[in-house]
Amino acid sequence: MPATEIIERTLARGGYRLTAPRRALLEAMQDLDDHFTAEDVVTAAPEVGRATVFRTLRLMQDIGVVCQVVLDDGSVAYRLTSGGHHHHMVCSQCGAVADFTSHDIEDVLQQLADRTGYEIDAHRLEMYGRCPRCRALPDE
Amino acid sequence: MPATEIIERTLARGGYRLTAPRRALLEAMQDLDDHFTAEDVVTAAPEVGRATVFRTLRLMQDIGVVCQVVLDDGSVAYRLTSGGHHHHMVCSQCGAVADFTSHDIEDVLQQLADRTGYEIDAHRLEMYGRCPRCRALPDE
DNA sequence: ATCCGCGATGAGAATAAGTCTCATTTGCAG
DNA sequence: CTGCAAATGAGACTTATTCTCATCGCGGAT
Repeated sequence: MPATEIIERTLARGGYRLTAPRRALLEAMQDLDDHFTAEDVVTAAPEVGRATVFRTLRLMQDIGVVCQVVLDDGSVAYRLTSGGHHHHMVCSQCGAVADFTSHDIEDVLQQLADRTGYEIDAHRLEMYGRCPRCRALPDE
Repeated sequence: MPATEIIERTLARGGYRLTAPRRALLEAMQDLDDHFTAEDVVTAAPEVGRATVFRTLRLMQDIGVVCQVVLDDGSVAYRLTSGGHHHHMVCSQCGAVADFTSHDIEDVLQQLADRTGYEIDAHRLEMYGRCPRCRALPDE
């Protein structure tokens, strides 16, 4: 599944132009780590202007192609996302980010909303810890 | 319960000095909104140096007197906190932040950890929506 | 295929946000 | 009281992000 193609289609469907810089940035992001900062993208795509990187990052968030990951120190990174609502597991050892979803969590949050009288329309959940791979590694 | 006093005691217990700037910053934070940015504190306590504000903000996070709130646009604000682990409800209309805890959530997350093989040692959950107060208000 | 309008872009300046240095001050243990 | 390591402040510095505006080029209309 050529992710780029899917994304390009999403762009087009949103009524956004499919420009060379946007294509270049998409490609750059796919070559980057599983999460990256705005600066990483600026560096990885030197032919694209600084302002355009920030503009494009925001645009891609709006159309749901890129999402934010809040790291455990409170800094925010970006990440290509295949789509819908999800949460993140961030490995505190190797730094890898994994997506996950859970009906149970959504259910509990819904109950919480009902109970407290809030009308929740979005939420954000990040978990920090060691991934199975790192746990299996010989201790430091 | 004079929060300031409690906090000062916490500071002392941690082996940190109770200096005039720290006292001033605590007071400033209490006068601020229910959440505030570093810059807000800098402005609210002009007699305290910029660097000290950032240093103190970090210190207070370390000793658990201040916590971070991730707003829905991904920016991070700070907030005085009475203590332990909790999550946030952020009203998208009035901006107010409320703390909450839920055993159910912790349970579900623990199950998730067990199931996925992750060793979770921290997490962060923020919910965004309208608070009961704002919902009761006449529609715009 | 060609044209044209407006959305998109780039360069670089401007602003915002956070960190660092280091000489000086000051809690507070003894 | 005294000594000293922790804490501070001023302000330069670095890093992050936004803004401006002249120019460009995508893609719908023809």
